[in-house]
Amino acid sequence: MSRRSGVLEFAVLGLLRESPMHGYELRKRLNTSLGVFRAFSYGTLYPCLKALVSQGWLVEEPPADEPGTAAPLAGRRAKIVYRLTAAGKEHFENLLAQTGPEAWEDEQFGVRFAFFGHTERDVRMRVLEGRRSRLEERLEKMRASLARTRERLDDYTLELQRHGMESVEREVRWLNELIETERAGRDRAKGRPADDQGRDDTDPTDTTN
Amino acid sequence: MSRRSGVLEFAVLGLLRESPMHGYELRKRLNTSLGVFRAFSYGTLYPCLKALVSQGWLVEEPPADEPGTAAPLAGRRAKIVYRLTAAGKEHFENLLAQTGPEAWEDEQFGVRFAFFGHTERDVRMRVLEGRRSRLEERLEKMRASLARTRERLDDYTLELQRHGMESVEREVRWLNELIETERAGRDRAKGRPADDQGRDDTDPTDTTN
DNA sequence: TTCGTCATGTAATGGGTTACATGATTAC
DNA sequence: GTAATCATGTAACCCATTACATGACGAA
Repeated sequence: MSRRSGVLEFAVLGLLRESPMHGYELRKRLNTSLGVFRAFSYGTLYPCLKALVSQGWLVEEPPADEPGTAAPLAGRRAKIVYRLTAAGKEHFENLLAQTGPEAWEDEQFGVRFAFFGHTERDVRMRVLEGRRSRLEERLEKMRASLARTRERLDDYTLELQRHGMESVEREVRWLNELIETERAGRDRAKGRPADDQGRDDTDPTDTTN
Repeated sequence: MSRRSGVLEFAVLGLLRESPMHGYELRKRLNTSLGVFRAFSYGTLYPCLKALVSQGWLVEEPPADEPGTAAPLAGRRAKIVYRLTAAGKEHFENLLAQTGPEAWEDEQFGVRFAFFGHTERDVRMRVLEGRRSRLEERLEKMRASLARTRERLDDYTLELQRHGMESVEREVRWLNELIETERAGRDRAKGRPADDQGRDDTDPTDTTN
C-alpha cells in the first residue's frame, strides 16, 4: 500500500534469499556485504519491510526458539525475523531476469551486479552490454558538449569535465573486461536452469545472529 | 518560504554571477557548461528561481529592449531574465568561502569545484584536503569491512567492491595532483583580496543570448 | 497549418532522511 | 546501575521528478 523503492526492495529480497534476517542486521549488510551501496535509514527500511510483507513477498517470523535467549514474554516486542516466501522468491527471480533499460541505469545497475551470482550468463551479458552502450552514449554527449563549450570554460570547470569523462571511460573499460570474462566462461553448464527444481531452502548456514 | 536545494541554489547563483539568464537556458548550462551535474527538471528549477527572488538574491528583468524581438505586448508572458543582485552576489561569496564538511561531501563538492575560479587558493586547499581525508576515511571503512566479510562473498560482489574501492583510490590520486598543483602556484598574488574593493560588475562579456 | 523547440509554470507523487520515541540486551 | 549498542518504529519534512497545462515563435 506504500513505499516501494526499487533498489531497496531488490536488495532486501536478494539478501533474504540467502538467509532470513531481522531489519537491523539487514541494514548493516546493505552497507557492507553488498558492495558500496547507499546506507538506507531505518525510516526507509522498516516501512519497506512492512510493505513487502503485505505484498506477500516476506513473512515475519517469531525469533525462533533458541535456548540461549530470553523466553518470549507475552506481548513483548522482540526481534522480527523476515523470511522470503515462495512468492517472494519467484518475484525476485522475475526482477533478476529483467534486462531492460532500468537495469542499466546508475541506481539499479549496482544492485543487479551484486546479485549476478543468481543469474544466467546471457542475462548478465545483456545487462553488461546494455550498461556499456548506455555509458558510451553518455560519453558521446559529454564529448559533444565539451567541443561546443571548451573555449568559454575556465581551467577548473574544464578539469572537472575531463575527470568526469575519464571516470566514465574507466567504467567502460571495466565493463569490457567483465564482458570478455563472461564470454570466456561460455559453454560451461549451458542449459542449467538456475535452481527452479528444488524448493529446499538455501541451506541456512545460520550465521544469522 | 520554500524550496532550497543547496546545490541547485549554489549552481544558479554561480551561473548568474557571470551573466543574467532565463530559466530555460540556465537549465541547459546546468547539464553542459557546468561539468557533469545532474540535470534538474523545470519542476525544480522554476520554483527555486522564484524562491531566490523572494529571498532577494535575484531580480526578474523584462526581456530588455532588443530591437529584433517582438514588441512586449501588454500582459504578455515572455522570457524572464534573472539577474544576480548585490545581496545575491554577497551571499554567493559567503557560500564559496565555506570550507566545512558540507563542502567535502559528494553532493556539494562537484559544484564547489566548478566555481573554484572565483575562490582564493587557501579556500581551495582546505576544500581539496577536506575532500581527500573524507575519501580516505571512506576507503578505510571499505577495507575494514572487506577484510571482515571477504570469505562470505561471491565473485561478483567481491568484484563490485574491488571496483568501488579502486574508484575512490583514483579520486584520491586526482586530488593529490590538484593539491600539488595548487601548492606549486603559491606566492603569486599572495594578498589579493578577491574583489571586495570594487563593486563594478564582472565585466559582462555579453555572450548571454 | 502543423510541427518542433523554446519557454514557463503547477499539483501530485515518489523516495528518502531527520528527529524523535521506545525499549531490550550486553558489558563494565 | 549505567552506558553502549541492539532493535523497532513513526511523523514531519526535504528534495526532486512526473505528468500535466499553457502558450509563443520559427521553419517546413
